[in-house]
Amino acid sequence: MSPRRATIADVARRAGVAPSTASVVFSGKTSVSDATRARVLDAADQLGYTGPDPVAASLRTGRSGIVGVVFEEHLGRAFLDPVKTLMMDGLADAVAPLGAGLLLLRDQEPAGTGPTLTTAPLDAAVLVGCSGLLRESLHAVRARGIPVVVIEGDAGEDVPRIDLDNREAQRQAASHLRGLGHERVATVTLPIRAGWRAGWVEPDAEISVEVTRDRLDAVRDVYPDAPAYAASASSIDEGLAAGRVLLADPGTRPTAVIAQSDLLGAGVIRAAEELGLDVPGDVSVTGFDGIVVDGLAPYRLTTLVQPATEKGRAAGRAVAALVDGDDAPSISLTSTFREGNTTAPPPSPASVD
Amino acid sequence: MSPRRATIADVARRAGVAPSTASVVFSGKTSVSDATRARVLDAADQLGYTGPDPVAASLRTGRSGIVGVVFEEHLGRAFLDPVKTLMMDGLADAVAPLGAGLLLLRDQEPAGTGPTLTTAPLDAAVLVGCSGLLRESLHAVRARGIPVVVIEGDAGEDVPRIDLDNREAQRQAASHLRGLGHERVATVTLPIRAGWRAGWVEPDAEISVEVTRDRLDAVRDVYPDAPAYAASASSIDEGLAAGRVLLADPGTRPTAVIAQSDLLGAGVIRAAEELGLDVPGDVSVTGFDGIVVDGLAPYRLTTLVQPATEKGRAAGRAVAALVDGDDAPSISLTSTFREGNTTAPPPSPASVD
DNA sequence: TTGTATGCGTTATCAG
DNA sequence: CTGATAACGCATACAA
Repeated sequence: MSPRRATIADVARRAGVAPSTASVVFSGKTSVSDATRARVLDAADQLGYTGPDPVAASLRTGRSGIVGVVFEEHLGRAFLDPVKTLMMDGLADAVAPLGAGLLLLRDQEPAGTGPTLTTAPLDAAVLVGCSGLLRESLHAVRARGIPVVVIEGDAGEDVPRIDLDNREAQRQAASHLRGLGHERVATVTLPIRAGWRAGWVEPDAEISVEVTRDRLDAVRDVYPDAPAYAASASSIDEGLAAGRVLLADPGTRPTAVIAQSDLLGAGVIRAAEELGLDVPGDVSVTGFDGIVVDGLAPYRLTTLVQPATEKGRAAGRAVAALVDGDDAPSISLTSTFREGNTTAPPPSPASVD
Repeated sequence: MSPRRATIADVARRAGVAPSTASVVFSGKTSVSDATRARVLDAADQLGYTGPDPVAASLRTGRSGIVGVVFEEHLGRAFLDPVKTLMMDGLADAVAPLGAGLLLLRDQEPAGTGPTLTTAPLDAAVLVGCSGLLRESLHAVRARGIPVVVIEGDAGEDVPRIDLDNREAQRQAASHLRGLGHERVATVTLPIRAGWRAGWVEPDAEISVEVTRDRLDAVRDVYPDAPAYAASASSIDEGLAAGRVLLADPGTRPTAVIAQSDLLGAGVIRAAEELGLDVPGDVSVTGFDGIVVDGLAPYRLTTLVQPATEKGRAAGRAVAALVDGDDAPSISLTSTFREGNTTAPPPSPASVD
């Protein structure tokens, strides 16, 4: 089509100024007389010049304006999780002042050709996830000397982390149930490791997902013998399946179920409904996250509200600091307990009183 | 920290070869003797050189390996929509062979500082959305001479589009209901314009969202007088609200509701349940999208299955073609009708027969 | 198979 | 406030 795209040199020539002057007009780093500014802008207009080439500018300034966000999973899966979605929102907000955008990256690119951590022009990277899979990504990034922040991940070393007080928070839910008088409590957990398929968590099971382990430990702090069933994902359908298993047998049925996510909790409620059980009359249910579960009304889950958006924002701020050469502290965010209408004292077992 | 990052020149020097040779070792564009390759790799290793600087390489090759994806809305909102999520998956797949990653961009950056369309190093852009808001983005991109593809958008001009056969598809659902004998049918639509708040769609209302208009027209093709209620978003809760309005009055209650998305349809079903109505005994419900609605089981919506992932893939392929200098055709994808268990003949009004 | 030379489009620096 | 100059780090055409 066009013979060649105009460059800032062309613009300068046409405006009768030096390239450096034209450059300054666009960057605004130095003041320019109104007259020359107008001439330059005019020339740019005539040439169809829309501004400095980002790549060339990056090469010169050393900044690309791009922050990579690395997920362990298929992108589609990641965004199915409302918490991650909110986190992305916060992240987008926080890196905007930096003038940066978010580049979506997957941890393990389908072999061969890929964009990725090693070949993308990154100013910084945010690793999102929990298991140790990120190890490799972490290494790649650090080798390149790119600042990195980890959200809820076991990064070890001196990488700034953004974390949640999972154990303390989850313990509040458990304590709340104990305060109500519950004795028989079960828990539905998030996956205990990558590739996990739903099932009971054996006492000696190895739990490689930190979030899962922390929240489970919290439940055990209060109810040492609570049976745990791990779902294969955080979704209503998975919670429903787990709920069926947990609530099916009237003999062993718990009077309360602690779910590690609101979606799982919503599923457990559905399971209870299905079995003709009243929530919270027959069985109490707690969640975790504090998201709005679409379609769950009129139930309002008793849950731990985690600052999901703030998580992203904190990560974004940390990234911004690192990019500016400052160092960023690790941060632990706290969740707050919110009582809804899905928890109540357990049904009195024998007496109708 | 480090005095200065090693460059390929440093590596070459240390390996005792020319920079171009070292370059070739990393790009693999030409064969190199095993001996020199080893020497170069070795030198790189010692120097902590992790590969060519992406930015410098981009400047030279003219490719950044980045495809921008532009949303009209807040990122969080966009990813709440399962269809968009799937689309992103397809897109990610299709641009991977190109060696490209996806950069998230918002249509209207909160004024002032921002990343954006004009300042990001882009090989191509994909515009996602329906209203005319994208006009500005479109202009910015084209001015830069960047290839662009529009998904379900009114791009006009000669921009390749990826579209859906909304009207034909939706008509199938309407015809299906007519075939079952339904006479009184209402429809719940997606928003009719940006910023719309739920409410009835007046006959003369201006509908600026193309998808909404097409699907509504299709319903009107079959049921010219069908009342239409437009939701403010595609979600179960919005569908529930709409369903309550539509189904509340037994006198005017439709025997079937055509929802413009599966989420809305799911909400209508909930509304029916709430009112003690049987689906599909008392009221039939159809959706659109063919996604898995978390928590809707045992209902399986009668719906139009749209190739959401394929939509993204097609866009990705189009982008790839454009980047390679070929031209890409506009494409219209077709949705397929799928009968679930939420539609049945209308209840016989008077007779028990 | 390897080396040489050149320019991709900018912007920081510093002198005028 | 403006202009000259020198990199930024690399990939390619071409010659050897």
